[in-house]
Amino acid sequence: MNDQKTGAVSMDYTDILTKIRRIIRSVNLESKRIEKEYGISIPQLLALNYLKTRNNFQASHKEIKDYLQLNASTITGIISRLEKKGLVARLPKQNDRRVGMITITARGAELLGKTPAALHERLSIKLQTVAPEQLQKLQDSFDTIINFLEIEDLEAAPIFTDEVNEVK
Amino acid sequence: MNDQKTGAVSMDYTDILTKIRRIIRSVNLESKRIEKEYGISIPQLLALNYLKTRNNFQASHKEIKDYLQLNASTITGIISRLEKKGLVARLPKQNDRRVGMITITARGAELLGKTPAALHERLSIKLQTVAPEQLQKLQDSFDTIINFLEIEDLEAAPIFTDEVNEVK
DNA sequence: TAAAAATAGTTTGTATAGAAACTATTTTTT
DNA sequence: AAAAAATAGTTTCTATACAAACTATTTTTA
Repeated sequence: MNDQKTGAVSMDYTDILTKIRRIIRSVNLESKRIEKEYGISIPQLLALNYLKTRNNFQASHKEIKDYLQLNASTITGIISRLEKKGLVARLPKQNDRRVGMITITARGAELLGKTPAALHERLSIKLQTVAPEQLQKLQDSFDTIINFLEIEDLEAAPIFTDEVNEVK
Repeated sequence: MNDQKTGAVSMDYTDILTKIRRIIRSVNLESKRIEKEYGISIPQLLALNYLKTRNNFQASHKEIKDYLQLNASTITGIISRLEKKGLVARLPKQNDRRVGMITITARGAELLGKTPAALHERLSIKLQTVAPEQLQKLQDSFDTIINFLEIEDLEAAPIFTDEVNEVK
Protein backbone atom coordinates (compact mmCIF):
# COMPACT_ATOMS: atom_id res chain seq x y z
CA MET A 1 0.00 0.00 0.00
CA ASN A 2 2.17 2.82 -1.00
CA ASP A 3 0.90 6.26 -0.64
CA GLN A 4 2.24 7.80 -3.72
CA LYS A 5 -0.56 10.27 -3.32
CA THR A 6 -0.10 13.29 -5.42
CA GLY A 7 0.10 15.80 -2.69
CA ALA A 8 -1.91 14.31 0.06
CA VAL A 9 1.40 13.27 1.48
CA SER A 10 2.88 16.70 1.17
CA MET A 11 1.44 16.95 4.62
CA ASP A 12 4.68 16.34 6.38
CA TYR A 13 6.67 16.64 9.55
CA THR A 14 6.16 20.29 10.08
CA ASP A 15 2.46 19.66 9.83
CA ILE A 16 2.68 16.98 12.41
CA LEU A 17 4.60 19.27 14.72
CA THR A 18 2.06 22.00 14.24
CA LYS A 19 -0.78 19.64 14.94
CA ILE A 20 0.85 18.34 18.06
CA ARG A 21 1.24 21.89 19.25
CA ARG A 22 -2.42 22.59 18.64
CA ILE A 23 -3.35 19.56 20.66
CA ILE A 24 -1.07 20.64 23.45
CA ARG A 25 -2.70 24.01 23.45
CA SER A 26 -6.18 22.55 23.63
CA VAL A 27 -5.28 20.32 26.50
CA ASN A 28 -3.67 23.20 28.33
CA LEU A 29 -6.72 25.35 27.87
CA GLU A 30 -8.84 22.52 29.19
CA SER A 31 -6.58 22.29 32.21
CA LYS A 32 -6.84 25.99 32.89
CA ARG A 33 -10.61 25.86 32.61
CA ILE A 34 -10.76 23.11 35.18
CA GLU A 35 -8.33 24.98 37.36
CA LYS A 36 -10.54 28.01 37.29
CA GLU A 37 -13.71 26.07 37.92
CA TYR A 38 -12.43 23.84 40.70
CA GLY A 39 -9.39 25.69 41.99
CA ILE A 40 -7.21 22.76 41.06
CA SER A 41 -5.29 21.90 37.92
CA ILE A 42 -5.19 18.58 36.10
CA PRO A 43 -1.69 17.64 37.22
CA GLN A 44 -2.73 18.44 40.78
CA LEU A 45 -5.91 16.45 40.34
CA LEU A 46 -4.00 13.48 38.96
CA ALA A 47 -1.63 13.54 41.92
CA LEU A 48 -4.48 13.81 44.38
CA ASN A 49 -6.34 11.00 42.73
CA TYR A 50 -3.28 8.81 42.85
CA LEU A 51 -2.93 9.36 46.59
CA LYS A 52 -6.55 8.41 47.10
CA THR A 53 -6.01 5.04 45.47
CA ARG A 54 -3.01 4.24 47.61
CA ASN A 55 -2.70 2.18 50.72
CA ASN A 56 -3.11 4.45 53.74
CA PHE A 57 -3.67 7.21 51.23
CA GLN A 58 0.00 7.93 50.98
CA ALA A 59 2.87 7.78 48.53
CA SER A 60 6.43 8.97 48.40
CA HIS A 61 7.57 11.87 46.30
CA LYS A 62 9.34 9.43 44.04
CA GLU A 63 6.26 7.27 43.56
CA ILE A 64 4.24 10.26 42.52
CA LYS A 65 7.02 11.26 40.22
CA ASP A 66 7.11 7.84 38.59
CA TYR A 67 3.36 7.80 38.28
CA LEU A 68 3.05 11.21 36.68
CA GLN A 69 6.32 10.78 34.81
CA LEU A 70 7.46 14.26 35.59
CA ASN A 71 10.69 15.81 36.75
CA ALA A 72 11.30 15.70 40.50
CA SER A 73 11.33 19.45 40.75
CA THR A 74 7.99 19.69 39.00
CA ILE A 75 6.54 17.32 41.56
CA THR A 76 7.88 19.44 44.38
CA GLY A 77 5.93 22.36 43.00
CA ILE A 78 2.70 20.44 42.52
CA ILE A 79 2.85 18.96 46.01
CA SER A 80 3.67 22.32 47.54
CA ARG A 81 0.70 23.97 45.92
CA LEU A 82 -1.59 21.16 47.01
CA GLU A 83 -0.15 21.45 50.51
CA LYS A 84 -0.73 25.18 50.58
CA LYS A 85 -4.39 24.55 49.79
CA GLY A 86 -4.54 21.94 52.54
CA LEU A 87 -5.40 19.14 50.16
CA VAL A 88 -2.34 17.05 50.97
CA ALA A 89 0.11 16.95 53.87
CA ARG A 90 3.78 16.04 54.14
CA LEU A 91 4.42 13.38 56.76
CA PRO A 92 7.43 13.26 59.07
CA LYS A 93 10.24 11.17 57.66
CA GLN A 94 10.75 7.67 58.99
CA ASN A 95 13.18 4.81 58.46
CA ASP A 96 14.83 6.08 55.37
CA ARG A 97 15.02 9.72 56.17
CA ARG A 98 15.55 10.71 52.59
CA VAL A 99 12.05 9.58 51.72
CA GLY A 100 9.21 12.03 52.14
CA MET A 101 5.73 10.59 52.26
CA ILE A 102 2.76 12.64 51.14
CA THR A 103 -0.82 11.96 52.11
CA ILE A 104 -4.19 13.21 51.00
CA THR A 105 -6.25 15.14 53.57
CA ALA A 106 -9.97 14.88 54.25
CA ARG A 107 -10.41 18.13 52.45
CA GLY A 108 -8.49 16.75 49.52
CA ALA A 109 -10.64 13.67 49.36
CA GLU A 110 -13.74 15.78 49.63
CA LEU A 111 -12.71 17.93 46.72
CA LEU A 112 -11.91 14.82 44.76
CA GLY A 113 -15.39 13.54 45.49
CA LYS A 114 -16.82 16.63 43.94
CA THR A 115 -14.72 16.50 40.82
CA PRO A 116 -14.56 13.07 39.30
CA ALA A 117 -16.58 14.84 36.70
CA ALA A 118 -13.89 17.41 36.10
CA LEU A 119 -11.48 15.03 34.50
CA HIS A 120 -14.19 13.45 32.46
CA GLU A 121 -16.90 15.95 31.86
CA ARG A 122 -15.87 18.09 28.96
CA LEU A 123 -13.32 15.83 27.36
CA SER A 124 -15.46 12.78 27.85
CA ILE A 125 -18.50 14.38 26.40
CA LYS A 126 -16.48 15.29 23.40
CA LEU A 127 -15.03 11.83 23.16
CA GLN A 128 -18.48 10.35 23.32
CA THR A 129 -19.31 12.04 20.08
CA VAL A 130 -16.59 9.99 18.48
CA ALA A 131 -17.54 6.58 17.28
CA PRO A 132 -15.85 3.52 18.77
CA GLU A 133 -13.83 2.58 15.69
CA GLN A 134 -12.60 6.10 15.47
CA LEU A 135 -11.66 5.96 19.09
CA GLN A 136 -9.74 2.77 18.49
CA LYS A 137 -7.87 4.35 15.65
CA LEU A 138 -7.09 7.25 17.92
CA GLN A 139 -5.67 4.90 20.50
CA ASP A 140 -3.54 3.14 17.93
CA SER A 141 -2.19 6.37 16.64
CA PHE A 142 -1.39 7.61 20.08
CA ASP A 143 0.55 4.45 20.69
CA THR A 144 2.44 4.93 17.47
CA ILE A 145 3.26 8.50 18.30
CA ILE A 146 4.32 7.67 21.80
CA ASN A 147 6.42 4.86 20.54
CA PHE A 148 8.52 6.83 18.18
CA LEU A 149 8.59 9.96 20.27
CA GLU A 150 10.12 8.00 23.05
CA ILE A 151 12.68 6.16 21.00
CA GLU A 152 15.88 7.53 22.35
CA ASP A 153 18.71 6.07 20.38
CA LEU A 154 17.92 6.58 16.76
CA GLU A 155 20.60 4.21 15.59
CA ALA A 156 19.04 1.33 17.37
CA ALA A 157 15.54 2.30 16.36
CA PRO A 158 13.55 -0.43 14.71
CA ILE A 159 12.95 0.46 11.13
CA PHE A 160 9.49 -0.53 10.09
CA THR A 161 9.63 0.05 6.41
CA ASP A 162 10.76 -1.21 3.11
CA GLU A 163 10.74 1.27 0.35
CA VAL A 164 9.90 3.99 2.67
CA ASN A 165 12.15 6.87 3.24
CA GLU A 166 11.02 8.72 0.26
CA VAL A 167 9.94 11.24 2.71
CA LYS A 168 10.51 14.58 1.28
CA MET B 1 -23.26 5.40 27.42
CA ASN B 2 -22.91 1.67 27.74
CA ASP B 3 -19.40 0.47 27.96
CA GLN B 4 -20.31 -3.12 27.99
CA LYS B 5 -17.30 -3.79 25.85
CA THR B 6 -15.22 -6.61 27.13
CA GLY B 7 -11.92 -4.99 27.77
CA ALA B 8 -10.29 -3.93 24.58
CA VAL B 9 -12.24 -0.74 24.78
CA SER B 10 -11.76 -0.41 28.49
CA MET B 11 -8.96 1.79 27.32
CA ASP B 12 -10.89 4.94 27.82
CA TYR B 13 -10.88 8.65 28.33
CA THR B 14 -8.43 8.73 31.17
CA ASP B 15 -6.08 6.72 29.02
CA ILE B 16 -6.42 9.19 26.23
CA LEU B 17 -5.70 12.02 28.58
CA THR B 18 -2.66 10.26 29.92
CA LYS B 19 -1.40 9.55 26.45
CA ILE B 20 -1.87 13.10 25.37
CA ARG B 21 0.13 14.21 28.37
CA ARG B 22 2.93 11.84 27.47
CA ILE B 23 3.04 13.24 23.99
CA ILE B 24 3.09 16.75 25.34
CA ARG B 25 5.95 15.83 27.57
CA SER B 26 7.95 14.34 24.71
CA VAL B 27 7.46 17.36 22.55
CA ASN B 28 8.44 19.63 25.38
CA LEU B 29 11.57 17.67 26.03
CA GLU B 30 12.39 17.89 22.36
CA SER B 31 11.92 21.62 22.53
CA LYS B 32 14.23 21.92 25.51
CA ARG B 33 16.86 19.87 23.76
CA ILE B 34 16.77 22.15 20.77
CA GLU B 35 16.85 25.15 23.05
CA LYS B 36 19.95 23.87 24.71
CA GLU B 37 21.65 23.00 21.45
CA TYR B 38 20.83 26.16 19.55
CA GLY B 39 20.02 28.67 22.26
CA ILE B 40 16.53 29.07 20.90
CA SER B 41 13.26 27.28 21.64
CA ILE B 42 10.74 25.93 19.17
CA PRO B 43 8.16 28.66 19.73
CA GLN B 44 10.91 31.22 19.25
CA LEU B 45 12.12 29.41 16.17
CA LEU B 46 8.61 29.30 14.73
CA ALA B 47 8.18 33.02 15.28
CA LEU B 48 11.55 33.77 13.74
CA ASN B 49 10.82 31.59 10.78
CA TYR B 50 7.50 33.29 10.24
CA LEU B 51 9.19 36.69 10.14
CA LYS B 52 11.66 35.44 7.57
CA THR B 53 8.86 34.47 5.20
CA ARG B 54 7.19 37.85 5.46
CA ASN B 55 7.34 40.84 3.19
CA ASN B 56 10.10 43.15 4.40
CA PHE B 57 10.75 40.51 7.00
CA GLN B 58 8.25 42.03 9.37
CA ALA B 59 4.97 41.30 11.04
CA SER B 60 2.82 42.83 13.72
CA HIS B 61 2.48 41.41 17.17
CA LYS B 62 -1.06 40.43 16.31
CA GLU B 63 -0.05 38.64 13.12
CA ILE B 64 2.47 36.57 14.99
CA LYS B 65 -0.14 35.87 17.60
CA ASP B 66 -2.62 34.68 14.99
CA TYR B 67 0.02 32.60 13.29
CA LEU B 68 1.20 30.85 16.43
CA GLN B 69 -2.28 30.86 17.90
CA LEU B 70 -1.07 31.87 21.30
CA ASN B 71 -2.17 34.35 23.90
CA ALA B 72 -1.02 37.92 23.36
CA SER B 73 0.92 37.96 26.58
CA THR B 74 2.75 34.79 25.61
CA ILE B 75 3.80 36.44 22.37
CA THR B 76 5.11 39.45 24.24
CA GLY B 77 7.39 37.12 26.19
CA ILE B 78 8.62 35.25 23.14
CA ILE B 79 9.35 38.45 21.24
CA SER B 80 11.08 39.99 24.22
CA ARG B 81 13.38 37.04 24.61
CA LEU B 82 14.20 37.05 20.91
CA GLU B 83 14.84 40.77 21.13
CA LYS B 84 17.14 40.34 24.08
CA LYS B 85 19.20 37.92 22.02
CA GLY B 86 19.28 40.39 19.16
CA LEU B 87 17.45 38.04 16.80
CA VAL B 88 14.50 40.36 16.22
CA ALA B 89 13.92 44.09 16.68
CA ARG B 90 10.87 46.15 17.51
CA LEU B 91 10.24 48.90 14.96
CA PRO B 92 8.96 52.37 15.80
CA LYS B 93 5.19 52.63 15.53
CA GLN B 94 3.71 54.23 12.46
CA ASN B 95 0.24 55.12 11.17
CA ASP B 96 -1.76 53.15 13.64
CA ARG B 97 0.23 53.76 16.72
CA ARG B 98 -1.27 50.85 18.55
CA VAL B 99 0.40 48.44 16.15
CA GLY B 100 3.93 47.30 16.89
CA MET B 101 5.88 45.77 14.04
CA ILE B 102 8.60 43.24 14.68
CA THR B 103 11.38 42.40 12.26
CA ILE B 104 14.02 39.72 12.03
CA THR B 105 17.65 40.84 12.26
CA ALA B 106 20.61 39.67 10.20
CA ARG B 107 21.73 37.68 13.17
CA GLY B 108 18.30 36.13 13.44
CA ALA B 109 18.32 35.12 9.79
CA GLU B 110 21.79 33.74 10.17
CA LEU B 111 20.78 31.58 13.08
CA LEU B 112 17.77 30.43 11.12
CA GLY B 113 20.09 29.45 8.29
CA LYS B 114 21.97 27.22 10.63
CA THR B 115 18.95 25.51 12.10
CA PRO B 116 16.46 24.42 9.51
CA ALA B 117 17.68 21.08 10.66
CA ALA B 118 16.68 21.72 14.23
CA LEU B 119 12.98 21.60 13.60
CA HIS B 120 13.32 18.57 11.43
CA GLU B 121 16.35 16.65 12.48
CA ARG B 122 15.41 14.52 15.42
CA LEU B 123 11.69 14.39 14.92
CA SER B 124 12.01 13.89 11.20
CA ILE B 125 14.48 11.13 11.58
CA LYS B 126 12.10 9.43 13.91
CA LEU B 127 9.19 10.01 11.58
CA GLN B 128 11.16 8.49 8.77
CA THR B 129 11.14 5.22 10.61
CA VAL B 130 7.38 5.20 10.38
CA ALA B 131 5.85 3.67 7.32
CA PRO B 132 3.70 5.86 5.06
CA GLU B 133 0.42 4.15 5.83
CA GLN B 134 1.16 4.54 9.47
CA LEU B 135 1.94 8.17 8.89
CA GLN B 136 -1.32 8.69 7.09
CA LYS B 137 -3.21 7.15 9.95
CA LEU B 138 -1.36 9.46 12.27
CA GLN B 139 -2.41 12.45 10.25
CA ASP B 140 -6.02 11.34 10.23
CA SER B 141 -6.02 10.79 13.91
CA PHE B 142 -4.52 14.15 14.56
CA ASP B 143 -7.23 15.72 12.54
CA THR B 144 -9.85 13.86 14.49
CA ILE B 145 -8.35 14.86 17.80
CA ILE B 146 -7.99 18.45 16.79
CA ASN B 147 -11.50 18.48 15.52
CA PHE B 148 -13.15 17.42 18.67
CA LEU B 149 -10.77 19.17 20.99
CA GLU B 150 -11.61 22.41 19.36
CA ILE B 151 -15.35 21.97 19.27
CA GLU B 152 -16.53 24.62 21.62
CA ASP B 153 -20.26 24.34 21.91
CA LEU B 154 -21.02 20.75 22.58
CA GLU B 155 -24.67 21.12 21.84
CA ALA B 156 -24.03 22.25 18.34
CA ALA B 157 -21.29 19.73 17.79
CA PRO B 158 -21.77 17.44 14.84
CA ILE B 159 -22.30 13.94 16.10
CA PHE B 160 -20.39 11.45 14.09
CA THR B 161 -22.27 8.27 14.28
CA ASP B 162 -21.18 4.75 13.78
CA GLU B 163 -20.92 4.35 10.11
CA VAL B 164 -20.11 7.80 9.02
CA ASN B 165 -16.63 8.49 10.14
CA GLU B 166 -14.68 5.98 8.17
CA VAL B 167 -12.49 8.93 7.75
CA LYS B 168 -9.31 7.45 6.44
C1' DT C 1 35.74 1.96 58.54
C1' DA C 2 36.43 5.84 55.61
C1' DA C 3 35.69 7.47 50.95
C1' DA C 4 32.86 7.29 46.91
C1' DA C 5 28.61 6.71 44.73
C1' DA C 6 23.88 6.57 44.58
C1' DT C 7 19.28 8.12 45.94
C1' DA C 8 15.60 11.44 47.51
C1' DG C 9 14.10 15.98 47.58
C1' DT C 10 14.59 21.01 47.34
C1' DT C 11 16.07 25.40 45.44
C1' DT C 12 17.05 28.47 41.78
C1' DG C 13 16.70 30.05 37.27
C1' DT C 14 14.46 29.99 32.73
C1' DA C 15 10.70 29.24 29.16
C1' DT C 16 6.05 28.49 27.85
C1' DA C 17 1.29 29.65 28.57
C1' DG C 18 -2.94 32.06 29.92
C1' DA C 19 -6.08 35.39 32.55
C1' DA C 20 -6.90 39.72 34.30
C1' DA C 21 -5.96 44.33 34.71
C1' DC C 22 -4.04 48.17 32.57
C1' DT C 23 -2.37 51.86 28.99
C1' DA C 24 -2.70 53.87 24.75
C1' DT C 25 -4.70 54.37 20.69
C1' DT C 26 -8.41 54.24 17.11
C1' DT C 27 -13.11 53.58 15.65
C1' DT C 28 -17.93 53.74 16.38
C1' DT C 29 -22.04 55.69 18.54
C1' DT C 30 -24.76 58.93 20.22
C1' DA D 1 -17.69 66.67 19.26
C1' DA D 2 -17.89 63.91 23.32
C1' DA D 3 -18.67 59.37 25.16
C1' DA D 4 -18.41 54.51 24.52
C1' DA D 5 -16.49 50.60 22.53
C1' DA D 6 -13.09 48.13 20.31
C1' DT D 7 -8.27 47.01 19.31
C1' DA D 8 -3.19 46.38 20.21
C1' DG D 9 0.22 45.46 23.46
C1' DT D 10 2.27 45.24 28.04
C1' DT D 11 2.52 44.06 32.88
C1' DT D 12 1.62 41.18 36.74
C1' DC D 13 0.46 36.90 38.67
C1' DT D 14 0.15 32.00 38.59
C1' DA D 15 1.01 27.10 37.00
C1' DT D 16 3.52 23.70 34.51
C1' DA D 17 7.96 21.91 33.33
C1' DC D 18 12.91 21.02 33.12
C1' DA D 19 17.97 21.31 34.20
C1' DA D 20 21.57 22.14 37.21
C1' DA D 21 23.27 22.74 41.54
C1' DC D 22 22.71 21.70 46.16
C1' DT D 23 21.63 19.23 50.86
C1' DA D 24 20.93 15.24 53.34
C1' DT D 25 20.92 10.61 53.80
C1' DT D 26 21.93 5.78 52.66
C1' DT D 27 24.46 2.23 50.28
C1' DT D 28 28.44 0.50 48.10
C1' DT D 29 33.17 0.04 47.50
C1' DA D 30 37.83 0.14 48.43
